[in-house]
Amino acid sequence: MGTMRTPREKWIEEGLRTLGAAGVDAVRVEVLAKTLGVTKGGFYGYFTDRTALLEAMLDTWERQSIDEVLDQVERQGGDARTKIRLAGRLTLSDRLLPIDLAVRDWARRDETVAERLRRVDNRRMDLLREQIATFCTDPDEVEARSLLAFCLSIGHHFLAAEHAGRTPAQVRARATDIILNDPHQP
Amino acid sequence: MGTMRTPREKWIEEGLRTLGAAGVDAVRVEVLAKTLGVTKGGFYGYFTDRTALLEAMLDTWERQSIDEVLDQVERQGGDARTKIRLAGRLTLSDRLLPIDLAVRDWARRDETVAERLRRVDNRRMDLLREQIATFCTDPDEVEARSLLAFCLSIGHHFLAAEHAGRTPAQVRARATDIILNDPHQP
DNA sequence: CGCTCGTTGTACGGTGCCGTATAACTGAAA
DNA sequence: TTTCAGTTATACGGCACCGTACAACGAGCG
Repeated sequence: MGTMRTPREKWIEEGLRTLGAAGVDAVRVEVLAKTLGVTKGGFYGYFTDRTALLEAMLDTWERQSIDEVLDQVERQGGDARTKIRLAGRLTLSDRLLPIDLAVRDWARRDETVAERLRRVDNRRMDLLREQIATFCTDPDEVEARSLLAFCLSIGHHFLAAEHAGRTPAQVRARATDIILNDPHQP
Repeated sequence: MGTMRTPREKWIEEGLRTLGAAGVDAVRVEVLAKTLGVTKGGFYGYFTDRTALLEAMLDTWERQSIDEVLDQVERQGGDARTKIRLAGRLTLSDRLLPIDLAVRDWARRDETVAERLRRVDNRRMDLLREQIATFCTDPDEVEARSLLAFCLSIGHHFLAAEHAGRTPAQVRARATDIILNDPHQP
């Protein structure tokens, strides 16, 4: 029996890499083949067509995005604010962040991708809500602060502006303080 | 002398439309020609190649993004919080918003685009800083709140999650209140 | 009315990618 | 070793798009 020389997962992995680096439209099977050092010969044994690869890529991305983050947050423990800060950093691991941003752009043009993204974002928001609720009782305020935390962790990657003598990390830290500290209680 | 039947601006306009709708990679001169109801015959009279069109698109986008927003904010007046809320809504006019998001994605892969985006974002952050400084004295806090305002206005378009019985607008309004109210003063 | 010059249509060669077909290879089982 | 099944290379036809060359057209001037 023949051996799997460049298995299905390799194609998905490389597909996700170039998705993150250059967007969906850059995920081309002949290009992937070249960077994998083979021809597209074997590709169509695993996938019926390019679309099937994209689906498979989204499958593994969705699983990884949810599991990796929740697992690590669970494992480390700590108080609510620590968990939130960690989750913010995790969603955005060097490997997953570019893919995350690319998927967000992709979702604007493809409803099925948008639905997957919705699932992932709902999980992340659940985590934020749960933790923020431990020190903030007003449900509306919990929701608003969760939204801010989320937008900050996503949005700061899109802001290209400078901060006059401060590092982005400094400003972000201060912004995080505003979200997590002194919630206005009735 | 022949008349300009589909002038340079038409190509740029249509280019920006499809940029917003489908991303840079979808801006193809033959496709643009078809949606304009002509062939690409005339295109190469205005632009040396596709890249020149992309440059021109960025030129007009950059100008419009800065001018349109600042003009309208200037013209309406009102207090600081009103101006900030308006600016947030403007950056995001139905026409400009999709283009803005597409440019943000594009900028991740092209440093010259990133530089243009930096100029635009700096202008917007200047506006936010200036207004927030009218009711918040600590410069670090002004910077942090400006960042939050910016991230909220950009980020909420990327959040796909739902808000359990609340509308996105409600949650966003509450989040805006947190950013703009009760700044912690020394 | 015909000329003229800028605009547009048409035609072309080149390239990159798709998906199919089929032959060549390779490791494991018989 | 031979066989066999799965994997990969090669070759193909097709399509979409690029950029070029040139012919066709048509508004305004002489």
